[in-house]
Amino acid sequence: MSESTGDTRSRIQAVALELFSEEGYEKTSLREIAERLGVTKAALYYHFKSKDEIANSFILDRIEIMDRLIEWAEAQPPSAGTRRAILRRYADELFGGKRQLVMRFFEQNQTAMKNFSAGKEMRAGMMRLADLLVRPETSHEAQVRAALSLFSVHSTWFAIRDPDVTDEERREIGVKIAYELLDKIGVEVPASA
Amino acid sequence: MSESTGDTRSRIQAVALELFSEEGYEKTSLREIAERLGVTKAALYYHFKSKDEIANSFILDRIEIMDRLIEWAEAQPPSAGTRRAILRRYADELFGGKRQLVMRFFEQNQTAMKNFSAGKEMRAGMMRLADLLVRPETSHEAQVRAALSLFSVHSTWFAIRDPDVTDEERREIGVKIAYELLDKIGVEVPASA
DNA sequence: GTCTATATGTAGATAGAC
DNA sequence: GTCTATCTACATATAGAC
Repeated sequence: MSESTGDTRSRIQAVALELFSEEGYEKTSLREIAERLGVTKAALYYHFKSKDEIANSFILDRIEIMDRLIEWAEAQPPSAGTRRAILRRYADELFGGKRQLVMRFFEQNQTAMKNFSAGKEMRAGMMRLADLLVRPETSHEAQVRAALSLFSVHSTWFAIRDPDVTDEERREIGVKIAYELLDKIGVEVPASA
Repeated sequence: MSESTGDTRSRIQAVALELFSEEGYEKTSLREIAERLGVTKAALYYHFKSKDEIANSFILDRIEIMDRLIEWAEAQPPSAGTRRAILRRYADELFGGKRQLVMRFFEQNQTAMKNFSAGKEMRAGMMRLADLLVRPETSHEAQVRAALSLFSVHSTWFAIRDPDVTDEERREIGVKIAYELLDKIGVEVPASA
């Protein structure tokens, strides 16, 4: 890191992330990114060797966090308490700060993710996490509840349209509802109404 | 409908829907669609005047169903029973039969939808439906629960990985969990744990 | 580290023969 | 209704000057 390049590189990432999220990865061109930054396309290629690499660069960071979380989760006993703890860490560590923008990008570009190495890894991580939230249960219902609990955290940034609600408030609401879903896993549910 | 063209048109729609869902709308080219059908690109242009129009053509059908549902929902009294009834119709009428593939396409191509007239209409419809599931409540929590209840129906096709589970079974599981979420709207929820 | 210029490919779309 | 041939535009990516 002896280059004074860190700034431009970061600015490219920031602009790319924003455009990729807004209008989709495929539809966003390098010309667009370069123009918004006030540089030429060629400049982008000095910092990243391809368009894919730009996307990968900010996903890799999230994968590292997620892998640590998975590793930790695997070492915990499968219990209601562990489920809550996993989800809490998921919400705090993957959605904390401005990094949540990466999760939104991931969420909104699911099909594009299939073509990235990093994207595939991320998808696999999400599935693994869902599995860890289900065990020791195995029912299909539990699988859906686990997936929905993760999505609960994601959903708050579009389901709550009021722009005055802060990211922290959203996270708390998402976690609360996720807990409700998780707490029904591994418990006999009485047939209702 | 005097042309014997209905068949080719339908085949184009079917193949396009499949490819759009698998690899994304932007990434799928007309060349790909034509090749898989064993025709040339020019043939596609006889049946549709643009790529957009192909996507619009199968979304329009879902919009009609959704608009009828919204219209009906607006005429009902806002109650727990109405919420369940709306969701049940959502699951049955929009996801019934092979038409659920269109909903999956919609789901997986959210960013692309922003550029379609039909896509925007569909998104607006989903939001309107979420609003109808919330009233007369207004809390942010209720908004998230409503959005999640709709997504519960969607989620069953990827959260349940066992391929032997039928579409009908998935729908029932999705609806069951959606009901649980909806039943907490408009009810005092005690602070738990 | 960023530029100009350009290579190369492929996309969506159209004209007009059959 | 489907074809061949082609247009136009823009994409990713590279070479080499500054």
